[in-house]
Amino acid sequence: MIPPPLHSAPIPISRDFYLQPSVVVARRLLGKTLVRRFDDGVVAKARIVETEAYTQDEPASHAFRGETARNRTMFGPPGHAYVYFTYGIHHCLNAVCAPPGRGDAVLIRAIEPIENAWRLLQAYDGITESTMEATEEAARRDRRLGAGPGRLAKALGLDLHDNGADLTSAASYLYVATADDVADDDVAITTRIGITRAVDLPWRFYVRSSKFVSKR
DNA sequence: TAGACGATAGCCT
DNA sequence: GGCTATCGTCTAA
Repeated sequence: MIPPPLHSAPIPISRDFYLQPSVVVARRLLGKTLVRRFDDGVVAKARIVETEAYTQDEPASHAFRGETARNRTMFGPPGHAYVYFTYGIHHCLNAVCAPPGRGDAVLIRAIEPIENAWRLLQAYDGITESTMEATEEAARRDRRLGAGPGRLAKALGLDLHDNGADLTSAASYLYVATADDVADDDVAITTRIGITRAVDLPWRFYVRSSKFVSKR
């Protein structure tokens, strides 16, 4: 019997996970760890605390009108990042679900920093020079780094260049790793936010106990 | 090729 | 609570 290492590396979630219906993936992504390795080699980790499911069958989804140049990633293989640009300002991160040919995805709406939050703060503020970890504790409490889809994309330093990134490989600069599941009694289910169509579907999930949820 | 608008967030009242 | 910046994408012409 080999004891587990004290500081085990994050284990990526397999591509099969993303073959489940996006509503299931949205619920099960809560609590999982988002791992981001920046160009300077710093690896930041954050806990996923809010998600929304989208499918090609309902009009709120980008995929509803079929495949286009913009949403092509949604129709590709599961377990990849679909990053899009909206309102002329914000980028949003999704995890692609379902087999190629189907346009289903999960929007990641909020994360809470776990490790190297100071580096997320640097990315958010667009600071390039090195800053020490002295700001770690403050950064870990900064809701700008994760409370909202536009904010988390900015903190992770993501833009359209990151569309298509593989979320299932430890070699990737952005991936989702295993972590403890969130108990059902700590999960809230509501309708989705910021959409004008299919507004009644209860496809938003968030961790009740998290302070980083974008909206109660 | 013009025009409308969006899976938002920050600032203002 | 309201207003709006700002631009990629889609649609219709």
